[in-house]
Amino acid sequence: MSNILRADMAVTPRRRRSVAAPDRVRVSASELNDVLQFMRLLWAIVHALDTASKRMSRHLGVTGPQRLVLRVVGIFPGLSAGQLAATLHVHPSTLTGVLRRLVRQKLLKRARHASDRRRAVLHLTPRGETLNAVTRGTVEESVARALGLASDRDRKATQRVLALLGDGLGRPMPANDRDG
Amino acid sequence: MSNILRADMAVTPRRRRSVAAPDRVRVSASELNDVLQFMRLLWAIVHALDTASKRMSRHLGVTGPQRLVLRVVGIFPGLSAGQLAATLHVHPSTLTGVLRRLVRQKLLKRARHASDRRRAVLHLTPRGETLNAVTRGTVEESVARALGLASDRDRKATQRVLALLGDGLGRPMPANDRDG
DNA sequence: CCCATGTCAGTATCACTGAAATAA
DNA sequence: CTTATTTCAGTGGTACTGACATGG
Repeated sequence: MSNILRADMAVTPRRRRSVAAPDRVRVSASELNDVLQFMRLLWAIVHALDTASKRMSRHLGVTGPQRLVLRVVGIFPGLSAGQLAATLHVHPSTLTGVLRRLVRQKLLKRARHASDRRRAVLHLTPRGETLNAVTRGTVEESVARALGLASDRDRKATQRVLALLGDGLGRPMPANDRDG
Repeated sequence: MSNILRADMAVTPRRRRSVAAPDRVRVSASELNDVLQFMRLLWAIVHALDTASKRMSRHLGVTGPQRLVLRVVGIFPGLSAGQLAATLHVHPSTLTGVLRRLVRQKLLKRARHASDRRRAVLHLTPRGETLNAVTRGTVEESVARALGLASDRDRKATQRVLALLGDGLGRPMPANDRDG
């Protein structure tokens, strides 16, 4: 009953809309177009990632975005806050909070750039390095496991589509009409 | 520097991990890099969806989750709050806030179930119906546009993989024996 | 003075946990 | 009384806008 809006009813030959029985949800979602089904899939991913992030936070002490920051800084030590914000496509002020939490946990170290003292230069602390090496209980682990169930071709196809989506969602209106 | 998280570490083929017992976790180092790239894609999607949601909120007055609720209720009028929460895989208390905002905007109407008065039965208001019919400026529109650029096969593959991901992320630890 | 970098203040949504109210 | 449905209170994280301090 929790499977409203499934993606597998595209083959339903007949629109059997038995719309919302009052007591029981056993409804065919043949009304839904592909896009809406895709939307639900996407929001499901969003929600699943958020949930996994919270879970990781309880186990490891860092959330998904925080972990991603650690990983990126681990790969590019000395990155500035602005560069990191641009990399993650978030507003600098958003990063401020994330960095503050990481610094408070002594996972990340913030320093002044040598020649440009406005800049905040980021490095992992030893604790950060250690945490960075952990894979158990991370969101990555769950993702890896799930991806392991898919074929390589499907994975690659997904990467293509997700890239398209990220790109397409990134820009406002396709400049067809006026924008408000 | 636009493509961070690239094949940087992917060139380390089979690095024995000195940490913990790798036998239990089937994630090797090279796999993890693949995964990490995927992670970034996923977070990019999350962020893009969030941004698109905010944008839609400014234009239409509803966020992505709110819009999804409207769509679902539009298709299944009379759905109860609990059913909706199960459908969207969110905690009922989460839905409370979303519904409150929709009701406040007079897009959604909450009523008591006829025979079971604990239940909140949901219907769209005329305003809600009207808004529901709008497609312009919605997240769906952007998604539809992006999906239009992909092949049908890629779309289907993506649906499969996303379903796997949502499922895999949904459950905690994959029943690996837990060691404290 | 002007521009760049980053933080701070304020606001909003979402999501959870745990407790409570109401009804079956 | 026990269970089910939903809301409420509290907490935390993310993300924005706009203002501001600091530095180039």
